[in-house]
Parts: sequence; C-alpha cells; structure tokens
Amino acid sequence: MAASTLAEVARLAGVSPATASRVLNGSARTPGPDIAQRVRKAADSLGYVPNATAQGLVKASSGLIGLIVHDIADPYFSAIAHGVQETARERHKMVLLATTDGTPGDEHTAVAAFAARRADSIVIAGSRSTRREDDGSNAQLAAELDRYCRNGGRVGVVGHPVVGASAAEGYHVVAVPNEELAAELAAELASTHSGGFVIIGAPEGLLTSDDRVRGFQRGLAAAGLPPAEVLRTGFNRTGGYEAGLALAQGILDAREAVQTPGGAAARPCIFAVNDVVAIGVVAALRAKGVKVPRDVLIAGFDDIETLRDFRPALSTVRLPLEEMGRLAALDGPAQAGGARDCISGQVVLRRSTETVPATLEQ
Amino acid sequence: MAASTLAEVARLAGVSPATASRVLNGSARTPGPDIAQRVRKAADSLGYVPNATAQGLVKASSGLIGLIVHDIADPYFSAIAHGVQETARERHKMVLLATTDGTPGDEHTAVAAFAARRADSIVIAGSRSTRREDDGSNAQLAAELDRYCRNGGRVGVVGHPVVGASAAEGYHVVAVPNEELAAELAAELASTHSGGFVIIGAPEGLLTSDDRVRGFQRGLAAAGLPPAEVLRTGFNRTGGYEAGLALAQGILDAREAVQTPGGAAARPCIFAVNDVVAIGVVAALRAKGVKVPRDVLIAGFDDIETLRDFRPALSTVRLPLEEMGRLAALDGPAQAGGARDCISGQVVLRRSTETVPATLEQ
DNA sequence: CTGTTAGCGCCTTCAA
DNA sequence: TTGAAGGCGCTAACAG
Repeated sequence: MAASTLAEVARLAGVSPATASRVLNGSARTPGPDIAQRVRKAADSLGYVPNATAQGLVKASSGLIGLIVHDIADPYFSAIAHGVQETARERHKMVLLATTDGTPGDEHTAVAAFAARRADSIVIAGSRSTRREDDGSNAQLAAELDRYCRNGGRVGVVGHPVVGASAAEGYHVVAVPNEELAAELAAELASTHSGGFVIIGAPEGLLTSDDRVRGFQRGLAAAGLPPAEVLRTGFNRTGGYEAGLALAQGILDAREAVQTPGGAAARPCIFAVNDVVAIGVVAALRAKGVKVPRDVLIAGFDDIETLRDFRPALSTVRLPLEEMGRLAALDGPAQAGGARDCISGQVVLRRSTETVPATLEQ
Repeated sequence: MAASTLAEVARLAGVSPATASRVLNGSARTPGPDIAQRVRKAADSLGYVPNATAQGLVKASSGLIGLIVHDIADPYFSAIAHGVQETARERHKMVLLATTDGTPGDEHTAVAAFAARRADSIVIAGSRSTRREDDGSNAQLAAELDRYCRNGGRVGVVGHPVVGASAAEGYHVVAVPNEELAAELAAELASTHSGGFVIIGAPEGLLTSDDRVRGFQRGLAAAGLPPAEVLRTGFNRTGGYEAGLALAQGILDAREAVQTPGGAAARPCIFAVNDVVAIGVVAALRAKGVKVPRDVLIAGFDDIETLRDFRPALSTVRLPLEEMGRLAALDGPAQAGGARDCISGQVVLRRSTETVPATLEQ
C-alpha cells in the first residue's frame, strides 16, 4: 500500500493538485486562507507525506550530500562525518553515506551512485594515492567526478585534490598543511630530544602519509639532524601494531646497551603518521614491555577524539576534523577566487614525548 | 547543465528509449547483441548516468536505508552505523544518515524525511525514553513510524521498541538483554569484590540505563548484597566526568580512614551504565588522584572499540554492536513469527575490576 | 525482439 | 487566485 498522494489530498479538499501543491509547499504565496486551511486539513487526515523523490525529479536539487569515507567507525572519519552532518543540517539536506574500506576502486562507484541519485554535492575524505596500482581507479574517479561537476554537481575533497581531476568548476579542496605541520612537529621534538628518530609511514604513494613524512624530515634537517629512518606499514592500527613489534626488540636492546655507559639519552623518538597508527605502535610496545616515554618517545597526527582518554597522553598535531567536514560540505571556499580552503592545525605536545630524565619516571 | 538522459542515449543509438532501458539495466534479457553494443557505446560516449531518482519514482524501492543515531562521532553509534552500512552494501542499498544529538523531538522529523524520500527501511538506534517531557515526541514518533509501516516501510530498532508504537507489520526490534547482562556482571563482580557498589546511571526514564541499573541491583540482591547507591547523571562522557568528580573525594577520604584498620577491603566498585560514561568517570578520578583499580574498581557496558586501547583495561559487557546494526538493517528477524531478534552479550572482566591486594599494585 | 503508450508524483508554465 | 496541461526521466505494460 503506497502513501497518499498530492492528488488524493487535492480531491479530498475539493481543489486542484496545483493548488494543493501551492499550499503544502512554499510556492510564492499560499492561496486563499480558507482554501489553505481545507487543504492542510485534508493532508493531515490522510497522513500525507510529500514524495521527495518526485519533487527531486521535477526540481533540480535532491537535497542530498554524498559522503565517502574509508570506514565510518574510524574516529578520524566519524569526526569528519559529524562536521558534514552539521552543514547538512543547517542547509536542510541529508547525508548519503558510502564507505570504501580504503579501496580506491570503490570510490568511483560511490560517486556514480551519488550522481545517479542526483546528490547536490559530494564530499570525499580519505587519503589520495599515486601508487601505480591505483592509476586505473584514480582515472575512473577523476572521470566520474569531472562528469559530475560538468552536470552541475559540487565536490569537496578533504586533504588532497583527487589525482588527475581537472580543477573544474564546482571542485573544492579543503587543504591540510600536512607537510608544514609535520615540520613544525619535528622542530619542536628536535628542540628537546637528542636521540634518533624513526618515522612510521604508510606505503609510499599515499599522499597524506608522504606529505607528513617529507615534512618531518624537512623539520629534522632544519634542526641540523640527520634524516629519520622510515618504516612503511599499513595505514591503520594493525599496521602500527606490526611496526611496533618490529621496533620493540631493538629498543629494548639499545636500552640495555646504554644502561652501562650513561643515561637514557639514546632513547629513540617515533613519529607515526597518524594517531591510529601511533596507538597501534604503543599497544605493541606495551605488549613487549617497552614503556612510553621511559624507553621511547612517540608522537602521532590528527588528534582524534580517542586521544582524549588515551594514556600515555599522546603528542600529536591537532586538526579541526569536524570543521574540515563542515567546510568540505559547503559549496566552496569562503573567499572567492580559488577553489581551496586551507585549515590550520597545531602541534600539541603531551606526555608521550616528555624528555624528563628516566630516573624520574615510574 | 543537466546530465544526459536515457532518451538522448536512445536517439544517439537509433533505438527507442525502452530498448535502451532494457540494455542499460537488467530487464529480463538484453536485446540483440548488436543493438546492445550500440546502446552501450552511445551511453558511454554521452557519459550517461541513470537517474536513480526517476527510477525510484516508477519502481517501488528507492534503495535507501535511513539511519537515525544520536551522534555519528560516538563510537557506540559509529559501530552500529558500520553494521548498517555492511547490510546496505550487500543489499546494494545506500545509507541515509540523520543525527538527533539525543533530542527525541528530532527523531520523528528524521523519520518523516526518510518517509518523504521513500526509504525502504529505517533503523533507529539510541535509547528510548519514558520521561514525561518526552511524551509528546514519543507520540509523534510512534505515529510517524506507524504511518511509515502502513505504507510498506520497514523499521528496525536497536534496543527497545519505540514507546507507544504498535507492533505493526514491518516493525522489528533487535533486543539487547541489558537487564540480564547487567545482573551477570553484578554477579561476577560480587563474587570477587566485598566492598560497596555505586551505580552511575542516566536520568530515570532512559530505558537502556534503567534496565542496566535494575539488572545490576538484581544481580547484587541475588548475591546477598545490599542494593547499590545510584547516582544519576548525563548519559555521556561529561556526565561520567561530573559523577567521577563527585565521587572522588569520598573515595579518597574512605581510603584514608581505612588505611589504619586493615587493608583495602573497603574500596568501592563503580558500575557505569555505559563505557562512555565509565571513561568520563575514570578521567575525573584520575584528575583527582584516585587510581583504578587501586582505590576503586569500575566497570562499564558496551565494549566500544575505544576500550581496546584504554588503560586501565575496562571491565564491561561486550555487545556485538556491528551485528546489532547489521540485524536492524535487515528486514526482519531470522526466525519468523515474532518481529524480534535477540542478540547476546558477554561479561568481560579486565584490570579495572581486579581485586588483587593493593600492595601488589604499582 | 523492438517500439509505442501510459503513467509513477509532483511542479510550473500557461490560460481562465 | 485557481485550474488545466505538459513534462521531469524512467519503466512496464502492451502492440507490432
């Protein structure tokens, strides 16, 4: 049994569908007050719910914002989703959700699905890749987005522009100064830490990770330090955990070795390219008996909500995740001219990189 | 500029729209191979994207699943959302997201919006309330859902049935044995813990919280213990934090007092009605210098993903959150007969309730 | 196997 | 101010 239609309401109210339509939606001005009353009563008694699908067909706008994330249960993405949702709310739109599990090939499918539903705009979060194996997916995604924009759709991307996408009308990037912030972080750490540095990054070709690695190295260089060793691993907690396991023994050995000569000066400092990875690293280290910051320092990136109650308190770079989502869901940058909003982050040092003498640590 | 239409494709291919439609979608069987080829090429060259809106209008199904949560950034809800998304994926549907910030009044609005978009089904997560002030919202929500179901919509609710909703066709509850599990938890804790118990619950009338409080008390009673004191606070981290602050001084005082007589036997055990609240409590306690489990034991409920890396490891009741979402998004219970699926949970004891002698603790 | 016809529910010209 | 007519893009019946 289908819902009642505008025609039924009109018939019951003894008016034409057109009139009913004018009353029930804000078409210019509501007709005669008496008529309006009748129509409204009829609609009410029938439990009339306007068919947004049909409305969307005749109007241009569908009132939908498409959102693409890797995993909605990941705190990084759910924070961004929260921001997108806020924009949607204040614009009286709804959010359509698609998840890709990080598979680039699924992105263009999602875009096509959104385009098919005539979403007013699309927000893409999640790291871009320039890896050889993703060339095909990138091309497909770029083509799909291009077409979508050409048809009047708006696209907001969090982080990097989609690889290969032409800077078409309606294409909008919320840029994150990953490199600069990573450099700042490195500078801050270098100012208090004298030991070696290790970077735990995602596989090369993941732009977000690459930027952060590059920035961190640049920061070290600027401080006159040698480049950090780079470990490549999965861009998630599991990847971090594996990297942590790989590092643990070395750290313990080094600690033993140094015990004799003098002090804990040699404890290394780890930079994980995001908090989720950092958390995985810490978990592995803890499992192996390595203590932070006693035996090793560590910093992450993003400042996800989870960190609020994570111990040891993790040094990181705070990103305004919700605002990034909010901005990406808007139709374009605040200032006209370039299709690019740039947000700002902030280095946040916490206990995980405190370099107080080891003897004072528990 | 609008996207190209089926008619354009048909014209370019020199066939009728009907034929083009048959080729581009799986209508029975694709027409002549040569024709099909032509149509496909035409569609390709025009960058044709079928208009799902129009398709939804003529067909019954819109391919949409509506999901209502309090806050998508809350790990409890994002885990459920993940499950819903999984079902959506395997059914080739998309998820429409609505958030209410816990405001019951927003729920019926969201349902109406979903109904307007002709969502195939709606999933509602988030605690039901029987508080007086929510009577109106409950009634509106029940009415809206009823109408939606009558029109052929399917509703899946996580936790409690919507207050006042008639058990209509298409209405489906994924029941959580909150009371039983809380009782089990109490029993387990009572078997190793001899001190007093304190429950930190949400305001009375929030069904999930009420069930857990009741179950916990029942479990204590079954173990021959007196009922726990119940503290009412907000059903979120902030509420937990405030409750924690309120408890901290008393715990410290009690600890001092007991120091003289004998041992740490009197340290209390806190049961927070969910993990998020428990985390807030722990944060407050930590800020006040109260250590867990040295000075106080604490357990939560849900086993959200965040707990994986939370220290001290928090005792809790594990709920299959993703599966709950998955089930709620299915059209009905596995076994026919009653519109009710019941999932099962499991008490998980971790360090936060370990009762080893205080002297062995760090 | 293909093309024609008739709507799905609604809005927006137009004419009255 | 109100009603009638046409069409948004697509599909499902019918014809041919």
